[in-house]
Amino acid sequence: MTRIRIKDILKTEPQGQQISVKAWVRTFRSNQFIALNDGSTNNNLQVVVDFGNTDEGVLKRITTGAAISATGNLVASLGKGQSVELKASSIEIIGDSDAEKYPLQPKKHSLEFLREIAHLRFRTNTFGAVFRVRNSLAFAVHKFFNDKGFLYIHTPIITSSDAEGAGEMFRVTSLDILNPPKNETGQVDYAQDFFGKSTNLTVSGQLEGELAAMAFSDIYTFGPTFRAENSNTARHLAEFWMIEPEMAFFDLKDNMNLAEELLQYVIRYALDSNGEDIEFLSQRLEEEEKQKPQNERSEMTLLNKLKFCLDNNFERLTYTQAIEILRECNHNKKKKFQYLVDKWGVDLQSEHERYLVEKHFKKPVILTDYPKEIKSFYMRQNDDGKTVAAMDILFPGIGEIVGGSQREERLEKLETRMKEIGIPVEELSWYLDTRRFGSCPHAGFGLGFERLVLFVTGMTNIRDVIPFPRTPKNCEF
RNA sequence: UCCUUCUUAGCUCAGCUGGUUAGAGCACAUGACUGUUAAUCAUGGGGUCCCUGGUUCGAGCCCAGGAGAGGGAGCCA
Repeated sequence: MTRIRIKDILKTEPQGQQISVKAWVRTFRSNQFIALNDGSTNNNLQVVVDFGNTDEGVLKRITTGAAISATGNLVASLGKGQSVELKASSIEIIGDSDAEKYPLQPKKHSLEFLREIAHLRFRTNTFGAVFRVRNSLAFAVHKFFNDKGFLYIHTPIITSSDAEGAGEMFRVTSLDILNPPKNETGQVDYAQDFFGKSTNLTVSGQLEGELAAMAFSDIYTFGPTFRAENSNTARHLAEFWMIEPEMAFFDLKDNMNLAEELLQYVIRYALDSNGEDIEFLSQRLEEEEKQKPQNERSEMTLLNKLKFCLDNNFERLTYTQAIEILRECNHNKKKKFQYLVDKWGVDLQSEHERYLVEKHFKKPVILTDYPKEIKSFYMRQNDDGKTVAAMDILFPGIGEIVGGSQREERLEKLETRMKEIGIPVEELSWYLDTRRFGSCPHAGFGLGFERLVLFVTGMTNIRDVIPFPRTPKNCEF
């Protein structure tokens, strides 16, 4: 008999039809009721043991975590917790699970503990919900861009460019690190390395993405990126997934519009297709918040927060306006910021971003037109000579979720800026070719996928929204 | 990398001013249970008190060094 997924079984009208299910045991109560889960939904299927047809030996092997197969009739449940249940005529143990050794117990576990057994945490309610939502969001990203006619471009994972400037890189080499070949000056001779030169893992696909946009007009990348920064926070990973669209003939405003539309689209998609999972996560969060003192609790539930994002436009303002607001706010005047906001040109600290998003506007904020000194070389210089056409989208509880800009398309301005900051122009000659041949205004942004998943699931540590997190001093599994 | 808190049973934690045999709840095992909802009841087993060194008659507790984790900051997505 064909296996039916539990998600589909639970939607079926129970008429005593015979069905077969294969899944894992979550709990076994009263020596009679098995809560079965196959990962297709957060809800379990209740299987009722028929004592006449089940021998004692099999009953003993129905333990938490065991894989079993059950066949029987689907009927309306006599109990209160569920609408349907499977009256099992036969139960078969597919894979035993020694309850004494199985780390997942039918009880609440801390997220920190589950992180240590990341290979098993998929089997919990919380992580089941998180990774189903993650899947929906990933699919929604592709659907959004595909529906708009964007081309999905695969940019390289290994790169020879070390001029992207987005952070420390992981070196890729096949040389013997204990005894590397040296050149005349005593340096490691990368000419003898696999690629004949020094290579690294990519920190961003943007520059390659721009090349493609200069032919296909609208493209996006969605792939892993790597940063060897020694960042120990709940918002950083050494290996994370990034979405980087790049659009020819777009200016900064078009760029912002697209980013906002994308974010709202994927949040709506997740709510529509994984409403139950998000509902579960929302309730989980509410329970957790009850442990906190009143003033630390969030004003909105996760569900309301997500709906609020869909119903309200993101607040847009320039860096200069933000500095004004911060300088004039009572918080600053009462010297409650650790870093006081005094003059134009300083980089915003995360306490300032949080104030703007969580206290002042109470909604997502798009900040634009930053001072050129604190932004990257490729951002388009504004006419004021001081700022660049950059935009950051700040989300409550997350901080920067999107960073983007209109790109500098004028060859001379770009080259001058690169020389000012000390970026080797010759090494990026291939990049500058886009400005030499048929250059045009274009724009793009990077969206940190895990930060998006954080926001939509309401989780607070980024290590809990990627299956196997890579962080400093941690590369398990 | 900096600041800060923590590390005791499988998990979550308690452990007084340094003092005898280190505790609880849950989990697990055994038994009971034919309508349970993280079932319930009874009984039972379970410890490298993170590691190394020191102080002391005596260290889970004090001191030094190290490792790991949480929270905050910087860097960023």
